[in-house]
Amino acid sequence: MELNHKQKNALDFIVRYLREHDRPPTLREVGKAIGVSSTNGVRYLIDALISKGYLSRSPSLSRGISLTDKTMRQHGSLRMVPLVGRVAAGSPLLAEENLEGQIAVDPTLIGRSETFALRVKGESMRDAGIMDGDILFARPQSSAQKGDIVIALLDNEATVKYFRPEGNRICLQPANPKFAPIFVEKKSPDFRILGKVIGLMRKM
Amino acid sequence: MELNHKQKNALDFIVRYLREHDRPPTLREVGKAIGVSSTNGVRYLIDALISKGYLSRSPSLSRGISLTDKTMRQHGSLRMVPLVGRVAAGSPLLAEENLEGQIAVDPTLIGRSETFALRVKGESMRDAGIMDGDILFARPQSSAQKGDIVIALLDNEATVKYFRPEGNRICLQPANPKFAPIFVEKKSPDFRILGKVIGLMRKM
DNA sequence: TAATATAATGAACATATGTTCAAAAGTCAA
DNA sequence: TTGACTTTTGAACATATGTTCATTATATTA
Repeated sequence: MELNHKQKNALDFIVRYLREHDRPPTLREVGKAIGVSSTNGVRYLIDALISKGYLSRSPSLSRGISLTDKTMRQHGSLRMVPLVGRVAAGSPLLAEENLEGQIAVDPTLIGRSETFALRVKGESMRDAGIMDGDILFARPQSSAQKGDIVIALLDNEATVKYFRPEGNRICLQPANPKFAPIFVEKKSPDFRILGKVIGLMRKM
Repeated sequence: MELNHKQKNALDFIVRYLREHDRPPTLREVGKAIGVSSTNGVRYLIDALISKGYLSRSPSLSRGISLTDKTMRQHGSLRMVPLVGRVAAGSPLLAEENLEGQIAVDPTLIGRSETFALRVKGESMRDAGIMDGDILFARPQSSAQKGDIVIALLDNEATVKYFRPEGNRICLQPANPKFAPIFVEKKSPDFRILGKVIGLMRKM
């Protein structure tokens, strides 16, 4: 009942393909992945996996392979009970400007406070581990402490920077030597702090 | 941008079919389910759903329909992901002794695929925007593609690195010039790939 | 009403994909 | 080595499935 190397390989590929595509592979795709040139070779292999209880098949159906309970258990189907509850509605201000949808987040990430999310554009905070395309979570507030990473509205553009007050002006400092700091008057009407960054999420 | 009754019907069916079969339906199956007799009628309908951002398609591919993030968000709920702590030697990755807790995650971030989470230790992937203390989400798999960021078990220690196979050894490459790459024999018993990194979360 | 856009049909087509078969190649025990 | 068994190949085949097109029906609007 043991699987040999090639069978294990094939099963691995099928499981992985399913996860990545939400769709089973074809015989030819399996063959290509594990180095078997004829569809019949693959068929043979898969028949073995079926008879050993790792797979099942709907005959004549395209992409008809499916995983058995046994396989799902071994590869640990961890789909758990969904947690019901709403998390962190965006602030109305940003909801209007930048509405991309709602994102659910674990409360351990952002606590109980009101929160909004923003997608990062550009590389200016790279050295703080904030990359282009990342999603930031921020707590809305109109002031900040020295050293906070803030989301600021500057000339109708949201920007993410370190917050460094200096006398009666403010230095918005990037975390990337290729970018220059921005200085604004504290009382400038074109400048406003929207919130303080408290978390980050990235899809890779 | 609203969906009419028939479109909503079709979308519902596709989501349901996917959930029940782990495989997208064919055009003919959709047509039969919603009462459209020609495949082209279904195609028309699905094109509408695609242009409205609910579905996507891999052209010419059998069962090539897939759900967009938007649709997953609407139809999916929060998912719980196990947080893996220290991985004990020999024990399966997701054995209870290895688990530190559960994290709720938006399906947008990790899709429907099986996922585990791991807390990052150290600075070795700094230049990839992966910082000390970050939580990584990974898809469990025992092999990987060149260039993937993987979580690997090396001498009973979980480590995060770029995966670069070179002949019969593997280079585990940090994203930080201060760290040296690690080389391991492909068949080394002390080495094992645990999964591929697909997302990241940071609390600040 | 006419005109225009939207939906759906039916049939033909192209190709993606599973199935089958005979033969070759490899494996393993007697 | 022989012989039985397993595994793979290659090619032909059948069918499942996406694509295209001309046409008709249905709604919407000027």
